[in-house]
Amino acid sequence: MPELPEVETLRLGLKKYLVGHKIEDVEILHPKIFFGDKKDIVGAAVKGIRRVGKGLIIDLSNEFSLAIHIKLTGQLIYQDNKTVKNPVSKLKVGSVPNKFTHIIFRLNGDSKLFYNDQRRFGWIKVVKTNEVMNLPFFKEMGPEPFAEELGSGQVDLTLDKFEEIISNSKTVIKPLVMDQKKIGGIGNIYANDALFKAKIDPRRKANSLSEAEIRKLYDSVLFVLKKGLDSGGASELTFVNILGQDGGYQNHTLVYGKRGKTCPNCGSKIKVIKLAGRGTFFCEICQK
DNA sequence: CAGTACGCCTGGTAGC
DNA sequence: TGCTACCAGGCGTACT
Repeated sequence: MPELPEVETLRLGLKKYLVGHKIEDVEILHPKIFFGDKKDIVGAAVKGIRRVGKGLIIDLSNEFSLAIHIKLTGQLIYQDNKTVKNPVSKLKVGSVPNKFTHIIFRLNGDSKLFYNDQRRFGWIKVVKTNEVMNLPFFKEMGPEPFAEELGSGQVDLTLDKFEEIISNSKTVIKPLVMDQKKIGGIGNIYANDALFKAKIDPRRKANSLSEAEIRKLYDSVLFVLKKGLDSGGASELTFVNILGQDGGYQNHTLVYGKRGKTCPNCGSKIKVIKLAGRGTFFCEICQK
């Protein structure tokens, strides 16, 4: 699932390829994805790209911004005269536009930005720049790993903050780590892998973790997210970068998605359960 | 307030 | 083979 590393990969790509381009037109092929009036953004140029948790904000040269969430299967793909031959590696669709293309931003110089989304859970909203952070999803975002390092402008998830969040919660640890209002950016893949690396049973109550376990979990969260960032994200589903290319983390997962496989640590069979409605992968021998 | 169930959606797959 | 039934899952909403 697109999480912090995947969305950050998109942010870097958009920053490199999209900033400076002028939006000449917007083709809305699926109106349920696009909220707002396209007239507010046509004619404006792309000024900057921000990421808030798993969300993106494209700031324009006028008073508007685009708020974007790609949810499970969204793709943002940029093409111009130089990149146009890059195929999209996922969904066997080969190129864009395709049957999953719902929004096309036509940019100056014959460049385009495509929004594809197989399951159409994602959204793109036109919002005034000075009001974009009032969207509940952004406003309620918890502190984020690497916020300071990446210069995201969000509150940084320090070890102290992490300890406070974990030790003050009676919730089950895995859903807590994935709660965007508590901690921003972590989804199912990285939550599973971080808990495995920290050797903590995902079913534990958060406030039952010792100080040492909390520290270990903190380090593990940063470790797996960093691995994800360095891999250009995880493309286990439909995620591709701005040029339509796969990331690499799906080849490095520790336990996530390893149904029927064995624990990389002890060799026993990975257990799959549901926790708060989400698929949960762990090793009952290694994670206590 | 915290926790849970459901809806959104469709490609993939298990089961017949 | 071809059909049906069910599942995955981030997040908003409704409900307990």
